[in-house]
Amino acid sequence: MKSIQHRSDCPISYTLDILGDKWMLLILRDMIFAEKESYKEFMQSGEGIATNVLADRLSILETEKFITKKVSPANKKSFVYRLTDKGITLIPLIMEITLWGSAFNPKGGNKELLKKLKKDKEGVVAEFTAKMKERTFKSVARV
Amino acid sequence: MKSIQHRSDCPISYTLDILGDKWMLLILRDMIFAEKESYKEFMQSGEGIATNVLADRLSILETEKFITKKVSPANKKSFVYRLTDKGITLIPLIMEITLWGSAFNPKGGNKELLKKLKKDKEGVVAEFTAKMKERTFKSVARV
DNA sequence: ATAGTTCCTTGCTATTTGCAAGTAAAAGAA
DNA sequence: TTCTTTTACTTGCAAATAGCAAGGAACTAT
Repeated sequence: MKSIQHRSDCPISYTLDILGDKWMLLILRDMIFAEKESYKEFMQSGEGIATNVLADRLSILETEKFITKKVSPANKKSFVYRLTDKGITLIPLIMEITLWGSAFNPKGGNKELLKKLKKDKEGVVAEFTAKMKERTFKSVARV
Repeated sequence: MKSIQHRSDCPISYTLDILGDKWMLLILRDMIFAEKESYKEFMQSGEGIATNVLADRLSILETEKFITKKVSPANKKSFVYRLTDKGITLIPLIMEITLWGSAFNPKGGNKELLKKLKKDKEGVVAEFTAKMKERTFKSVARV
C-alpha cells in the first residue's frame, strides 16, 4: 500500500510524480510489448531491476490502480499482473517515448513495429489498446 | 560535464535513462511553457528543486545537448539557457505527458491551452516547435 | 565602497538504491 | 511422505542520491 505525494497540480508534474521514475514505465513496457504478467518475468528484463525495487514499484502501480494483481488460476503460488483501463490509457504516452528513443538511438527495438509506428501512430495505439483491453481481468471474467 | 549510462538499447529504456527523472522534464517544461531561461527562474518553480539538483540537471541537459548555455548579453553574471534542436524534438512527448496528466488531474494547467491541445495536438506541437526554434541561439545569432 | 544579485558549491543528514541472502508457501519428484 | 524446486517476496547493509542550509565568487547597482 505504497502511494504517491504530488508536488503541484501542473499536469506534467502530476504525471512525473507517478511515472517519473526509471522503473515504472519499464514494467509497463514489459506488460504491453512483451505481454509479461508475473514477478519472475519482470525480473528477467535486461535492465536488471532489484527485487525490492520491483516489489515496491508493483505495489505503487497497484495502489495507483494502473495494474491489478490476482492469484494465478494455473499456479496458486504465482500472481498474475494485468493492466487496468487506467493503465491502458498510458499507451499513447509509451508510444511517444518509443518514437523519441528510436529516433535518437536507432540500435534497439523491434524494427517492424517501429516502422509501423512512424507511419501510423494512431493505428498502433489503437491496436495495442485493443489487445490490452482483452487481457483485462474484468473482460476475462466476463468470458 | 555529467553524463548518462544506458542500461539497454531498448528505445524506452534509452529515453528513460535520460529523462526518467522527476526534474529533467520539469526544467524543460519551464523552458517551453513559461519561456524561462535562467537559473533563478528555474529555482522559482512551485515544485521546489534543490540548488545542487538544479545545477546537476542543467549540467546533464547541457552535456546531452538538450540545452545550450551562454552568458547573458544584458548581465554578465547571468547565464541564458535555451533549447537546442534536439531539445525541441521533445515537445511532442511533453505534450503527450500534459494530455495524460490533465485527464487524470483536471485541477491544474492552462485551461485554454489544454482545450486546444485536446482538439489539435499536432497544431499545438507545431506552434511550440516554431516558437522554440525562434529562441534557439543559432537563429538568434543569425539576426 | 557597500550592498545586492546570480549561479553555483559545500557540508551535512536522510532517504533511496542495489546487492546478497533469507523466508514462506505451494508444487513437483522420489 | 519427504525432499527439492519454484515463486514472490522481505530483510539487512553499504553506497549513492536527494534535500536542506549556508557560503562563496563574480559581477552590478547605489
